[in-house]
Amino acid sequence: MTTTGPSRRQRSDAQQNAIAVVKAAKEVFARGGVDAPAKEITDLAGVGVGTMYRHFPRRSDLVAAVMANEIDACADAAQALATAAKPGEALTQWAELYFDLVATKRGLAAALTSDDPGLQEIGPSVRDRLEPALQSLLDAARRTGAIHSELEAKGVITALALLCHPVPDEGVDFNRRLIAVFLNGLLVP
Amino acid sequence: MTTTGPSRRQRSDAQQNAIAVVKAAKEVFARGGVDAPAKEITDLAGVGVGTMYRHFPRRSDLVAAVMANEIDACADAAQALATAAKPGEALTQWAELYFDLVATKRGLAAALTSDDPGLQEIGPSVRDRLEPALQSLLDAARRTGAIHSELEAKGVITALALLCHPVPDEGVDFNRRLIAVFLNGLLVP
DNA sequence: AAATATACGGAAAGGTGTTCCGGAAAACAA
DNA sequence: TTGTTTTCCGGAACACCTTTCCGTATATTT
Repeated sequence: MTTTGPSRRQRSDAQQNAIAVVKAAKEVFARGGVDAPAKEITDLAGVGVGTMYRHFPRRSDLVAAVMANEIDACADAAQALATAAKPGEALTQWAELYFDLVATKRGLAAALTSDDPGLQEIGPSVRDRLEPALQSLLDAARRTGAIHSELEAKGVITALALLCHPVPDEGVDFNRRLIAVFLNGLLVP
Repeated sequence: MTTTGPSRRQRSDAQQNAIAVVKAAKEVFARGGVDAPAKEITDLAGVGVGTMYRHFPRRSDLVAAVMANEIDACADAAQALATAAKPGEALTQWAELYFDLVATKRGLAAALTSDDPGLQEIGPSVRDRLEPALQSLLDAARRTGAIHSELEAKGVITALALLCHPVPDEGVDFNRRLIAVFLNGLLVP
């Protein structure tokens, strides 16, 4: 049996490479979706495929890394909105933020709702971060009677992610309208 | 240049094989989604892969063949509902039919909204069949003031298809609730 | 400078979708 | 029935990706 081996701090080139891969992935994902060939990412990052898989064994790890910053910002925004605006409006505004996060990046909506084994992790991990924030918005809205439905945060966040899927021959405004109808159904007029 | 060659009627074994492939695909799609390996379908059908690709060059051709009957039935049902029920209810009832068609078949919702080149055809082809029927329901509902939104048939049918996507760890009732909220937003209370 | 853990690159292995073609079989003609 | 023509079949071959693996290179530590 081995105890935790002689630990040494991570090599600096490894750190640089990880950053380069995330940056390249961000660009490639935006263009070609999260199913883009690995080689496209590694070529752009200037590393070998092995390097990518060492840092991000599953595709979901890479997707999560790409989104981490924006997810955090979105969660924080929810907290801010919870106290700043009227509950009903806060919800609408937050939905718009979430929409900007998901719908404007080709393939990201698909990643969030995929049942592909390599991506299954990411939906839940994103929700773990965002659900509590959204739930507090929902609770506040429900207390003031602004909410009609029984739906919990998971339902809302799932519906939004689904309605963000790119639709052939349509721009993001199409999705925006779908979401508007959904929110309309959620909030009491 | 060649004129249309000496035409002869299709061989009977070819017809049988095509039918066998569709039948097998129906079963495999229901289990494993529309991205199931081709070999799984051909093995079940008892034919070689070449046979399948000859009859159905793109995956979407096969999916369309599998669904053709049910799509027709769903479109006809819309026509019937248009005259039978109150416009608002007719819409809700038709949505339930569409839901049964799409949500209960794993992966079919994904096929309808995929941007995979091999599947792009099927969303439109289904919509071409279903949109006119739904549009007449929408128009009727709008005439009686039961409809709130500006959304056209394409928007409604797209939203329904999206909200039918299987959600990990949740059953179809989860999707049903999402759709209920959407319809609630579509119809004036 | 030497020693050692860490990380790299890309070749190899494994899998799946799609094409292709020699041979088999059905349809037709006589 | 027998021969000829056309269609169609099966699965090997090809192409493209993902993922693993390991000999080599390099950063870090002593």
